[in-house]
Amino acid sequence: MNKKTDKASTPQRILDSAEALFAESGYDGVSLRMITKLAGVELALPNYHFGSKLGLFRAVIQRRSVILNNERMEALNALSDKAEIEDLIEAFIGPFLRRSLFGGEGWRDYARVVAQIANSPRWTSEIMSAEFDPVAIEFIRRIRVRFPVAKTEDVYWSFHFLLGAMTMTFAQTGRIDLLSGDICHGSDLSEIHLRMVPFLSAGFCRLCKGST
Amino acid sequence: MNKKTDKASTPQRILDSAEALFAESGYDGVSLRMITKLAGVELALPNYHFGSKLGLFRAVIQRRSVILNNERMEALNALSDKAEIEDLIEAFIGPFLRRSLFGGEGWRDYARVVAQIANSPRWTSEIMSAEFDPVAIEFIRRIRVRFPVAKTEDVYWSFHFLLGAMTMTFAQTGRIDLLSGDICHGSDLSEIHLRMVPFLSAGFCRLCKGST
DNA sequence: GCTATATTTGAACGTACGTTCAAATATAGC
DNA sequence: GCTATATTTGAACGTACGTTCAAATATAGC
Repeated sequence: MNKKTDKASTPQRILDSAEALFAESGYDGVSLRMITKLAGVELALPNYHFGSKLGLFRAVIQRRSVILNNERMEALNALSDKAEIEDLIEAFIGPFLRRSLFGGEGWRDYARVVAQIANSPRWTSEIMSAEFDPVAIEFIRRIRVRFPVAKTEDVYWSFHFLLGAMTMTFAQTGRIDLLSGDICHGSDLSEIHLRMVPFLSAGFCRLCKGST
Repeated sequence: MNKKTDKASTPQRILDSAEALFAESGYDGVSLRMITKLAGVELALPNYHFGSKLGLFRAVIQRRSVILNNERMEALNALSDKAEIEDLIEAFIGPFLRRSLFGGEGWRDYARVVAQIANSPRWTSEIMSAEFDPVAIEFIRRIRVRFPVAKTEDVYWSFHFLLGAMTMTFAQTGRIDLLSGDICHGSDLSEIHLRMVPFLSAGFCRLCKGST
């Protein structure tokens, strides 16, 4: 299909443009006219290839969530039952963070889209739960193996706080840059990764080790 | 002006309706027609009282941010320089969390609006930084007093993770309810409060105590 | 190379959007 | 109670939206 390798296929071009624009302005802040203009294709083509604007949005999410969830599940499965909490957290957040850092603009924009829908009630069950709950459930199961005496609620709430820290990182709003006077950079995910795993591990230990 | 106490003034009614709808669908997902219909006022009135749709949005944010920031700043100022990290975090997140829990629908919806704009690059400097950075700066200053040997970057990144956990809590998407099979409830902020302060305190201690 | 199918084109569909406006009405100050 | 101002009404403005469609073109299978 891609005989001419200098140009991606129409569906790919549409997905790429939609991803970039959704990352900046959200689902309702972007029109099909903006997307097709950026992609350099006719207005009717998103509806032809994806059925509707909503279908395009779902396709943008699913294109990378499939890849991502495989990586994250493998990372979790690669760990023994005696793995430390740091390793578990690393397996859960690492693949996503690395993709955002080294995966190019597409992956970075994808993470920003996910951050926005993760905080919007509108997409919770339809997209967030549908796409990302399977890995979350496995992660929580492994946490409970690691902390057998932890109360169920403490595990879920710890996971909730982890999710928040992760989401804020993906959002890449530049607020931390502004606030710190450019001492910290939201785009420097290696700096983040270095600190996120210890920070969250300490939180999990405090809440789930059973010393409550 | 409010001679008839059974009904709020037109600007108030518009702000209330806008707040509720923005919480559900975001700025671009809500039209002035939806807002005025819910408020029971004419279409032209938001523009008369607030200049434009954007002016209305800013008014929605500022109405409660002023109240909130006073409470949070007072809570921080009430603490001595020897206050524990738990007290500092409590002062920063407590007022907001309590308003969301006991402040009625308006405050709950407000927190959901803030959660959405906190993860959108579009509103970062214009709204988030402008409204909420002063308190953040004071909080960070107090953290550095408490942890004098902490590296500057570690303090900012810890704050960033705190912000993420707080934001995800405000968002009230219901994902944790779904994921936990209704064991945890995102609307039960007393359950959250009980766990959020210890979780985040442990994170700050791990990162900022200087044992790096 | 013919033929059935997939894709692209360009234009139009009806609807909803934020904003503006003059006229009507309500309010406040004296 | 009159008068200046503030607010509300109801309609219309021009523009952009997602979607649909028939016709044109490109592609794939034989």
